[in-house]
Amino acid sequence: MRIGELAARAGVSERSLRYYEKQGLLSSDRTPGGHREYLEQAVDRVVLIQALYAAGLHSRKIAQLLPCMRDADGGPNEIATPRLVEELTEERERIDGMIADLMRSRGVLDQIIEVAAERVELGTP
Amino acid sequence: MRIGELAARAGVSERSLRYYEKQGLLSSDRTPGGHREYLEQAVDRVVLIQALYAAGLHSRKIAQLLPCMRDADGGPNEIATPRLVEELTEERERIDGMIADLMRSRGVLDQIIEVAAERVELGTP
DNA sequence: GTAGAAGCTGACATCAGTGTCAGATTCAAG
DNA sequence: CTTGAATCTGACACTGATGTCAGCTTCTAC
Repeated sequence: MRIGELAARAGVSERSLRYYEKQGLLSSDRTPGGHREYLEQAVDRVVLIQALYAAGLHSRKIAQLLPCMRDADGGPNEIATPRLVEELTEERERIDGMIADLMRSRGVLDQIIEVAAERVELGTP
Repeated sequence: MRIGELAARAGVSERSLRYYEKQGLLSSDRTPGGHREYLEQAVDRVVLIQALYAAGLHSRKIAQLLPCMRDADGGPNEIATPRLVEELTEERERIDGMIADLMRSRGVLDQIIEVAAERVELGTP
């Protein structure tokens, strides 16, 4: 598929896809004319990249870990170095902290919404 | 307490505290000379602000919701308007999405770390 | 009162991913 | 061949919280 379709299916801008490629996160074949051509699996890859970005990982680290992933049909292309494992472990702890923060923030919103809902039920003057 | 102590206790820079104040998220008394003086409860407030920032809320929305929080010793100062409730509900959904993304990313890291750990146990050549 | 630490304001820089625009090229369908 | 949609590259802007620096003032303790 081409970049427009991939962008639509992955819910990302074309701009971002070109950026990912420049960062070495995403590869593409090219038509004779130079247009990018993507495999079906690119959709999942892009969604994953987005999730990793959302988790606060930077391009460089994502580029390092992607080849270490266990593919759907087999093992990883590369095995993470001890150094990378150390870094990823730190990231994992950071992510745990983020999740805790998010749960707390979620609780705050819940409480506010709940209080307002009670008011509505009472028919606030 | 003064800004230096609050910054240290809340784990934030003084720069950020002044920024929060300018955004209307944090208030302070002033000494006759103009130095900021904070109440004990400011520490919790700053930690909360950080959590809300981490959840992707922007200053304006945080400023709107803070007065609607149920205080430790009583109800909220203000009740959220229907409009705000609607916005907060959207934020909550967004946060749920973030948590899902984070869990997924966490799983990816787990898997990579685990594969590498297996290798180490086997004594990779 | 004096020295040094701490605080004040204001301005400019940074980060990294993304938006956007311009101008040129390619693709696909008539 | 032609035409319009899609894609290409490259450059610049933005966002928004935070870092950092300069120059000045205030506080605290001797």
